Amino acid sequence: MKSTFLKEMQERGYLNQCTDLDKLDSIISKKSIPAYIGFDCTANSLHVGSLLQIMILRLLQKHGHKPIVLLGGGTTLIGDPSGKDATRKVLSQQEIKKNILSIKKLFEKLLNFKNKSTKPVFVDNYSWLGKLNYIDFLRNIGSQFTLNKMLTFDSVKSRLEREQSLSYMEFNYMILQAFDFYKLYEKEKCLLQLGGSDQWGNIVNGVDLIRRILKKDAFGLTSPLITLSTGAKMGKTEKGAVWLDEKLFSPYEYWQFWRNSDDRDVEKFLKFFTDIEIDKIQNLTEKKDINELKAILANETTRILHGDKKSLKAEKTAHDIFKLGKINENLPTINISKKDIETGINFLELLVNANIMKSKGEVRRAIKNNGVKINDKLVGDENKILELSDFKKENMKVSFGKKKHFLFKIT
RNA sequence: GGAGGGGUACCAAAGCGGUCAAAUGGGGCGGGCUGUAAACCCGUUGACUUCGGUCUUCGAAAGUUCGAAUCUUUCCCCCUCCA
Repeated sequence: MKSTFLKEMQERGYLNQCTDLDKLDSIISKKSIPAYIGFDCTANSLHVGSLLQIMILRLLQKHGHKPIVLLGGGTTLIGDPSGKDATRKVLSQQEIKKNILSIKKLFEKLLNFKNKSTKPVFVDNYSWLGKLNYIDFLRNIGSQFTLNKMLTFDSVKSRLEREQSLSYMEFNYMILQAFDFYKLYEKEKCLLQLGGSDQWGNIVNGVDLIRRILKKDAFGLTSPLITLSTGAKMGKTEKGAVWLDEKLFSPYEYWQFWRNSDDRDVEKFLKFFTDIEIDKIQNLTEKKDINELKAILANETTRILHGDKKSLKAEKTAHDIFKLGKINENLPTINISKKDIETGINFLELLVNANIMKSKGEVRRAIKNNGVKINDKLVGDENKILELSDFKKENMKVSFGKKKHFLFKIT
């Protein structure tokens, strides 16, 4: 492979399928191109499931290509049926607009805006999809698609086979995505669409549409679906999704998420989710202990998303807690007033009110199972009333299990 | 359109008048072992509780009964086979 971009894509394991790898290689090894990835705007943040796509955008930049970030304000109104067996709840336009704004902020942290030639372009497909004229669209674009072929796509086929309803609205999703690619080819000279392997069908349709209408070559490239060695889906924890937005998932939690990776996934994750050069990763995996590697993984991933400062802070917090057993100010903190303690606070209620646990029953159970500690001392009494002596100076560390720690502070 | 099967907790799946807050498995959570890993072992897994109990839950509603997840009626939704 001649193109440095594709070469690194391959080395890092980002390459799954390409519509015409050789031809793409010969084009992009000679010149810089714009390439796009589309993102759903169904939530106000992206989660680690989208991180691989973002890493690919970063890689594009690294090798001098221009990323186009398509935030699907139009297509999110319809809902992609790929990989889903039921229709999603339909979001209002207003919600989607809000989501786009906050997702855009994430990209501002993750992509490089300094270099003019590779500065990312943001587009919202609502700007063209919202204006479509139905009759014109059917004549110009709809005529290029045959039902015979559309029915063979997995996203459609699997729904029909399982006799699960697929609305006409959703059925049109792939045409809209194909149209997006066509539009971006025209507007931005975008030759390449990237995406996860579940997007293959949608991407191929775009490539075909461009070939038919414009008689031009465009390319599609997909990345593999990430599976954990345990077989579970990437990015789910006990608390739900691993969000990229720090309001939903703090830098410390994010750091911990990576630090707790399965041994067998660490090398793969270093290649997927850090900027460390491939040969350096090989070097590291040979020389370093697995736990050091996990710390490197956590540091790098957190640095990429939240920056140096917050990453270092998260690392220090983890070190203080796990290595020194110390209280660290960076822990999730809950304030209490001195007066309330003097009046008498029930410990169960405190944990429930602070949203640390869902119900008093849950706390009781945890206490019975030796899972709750105050300043590293087991709590034995489930009806404990908090006392000033539970605090060291004005701090009290409450631990739930070995990994979840909270700081209560007297104000 | 005809015939049959089914909807049970986070998921899968038993129960088929009282002993059912509901077997079992998976998942989750906690403990042990360890390395903040995996595997393994143990405990736990509706809410509230003065720990005596109380309340809500087995697709929805109504009914039979001292008593219903279990029986009856109506409705909604899924699946399989035939046309």
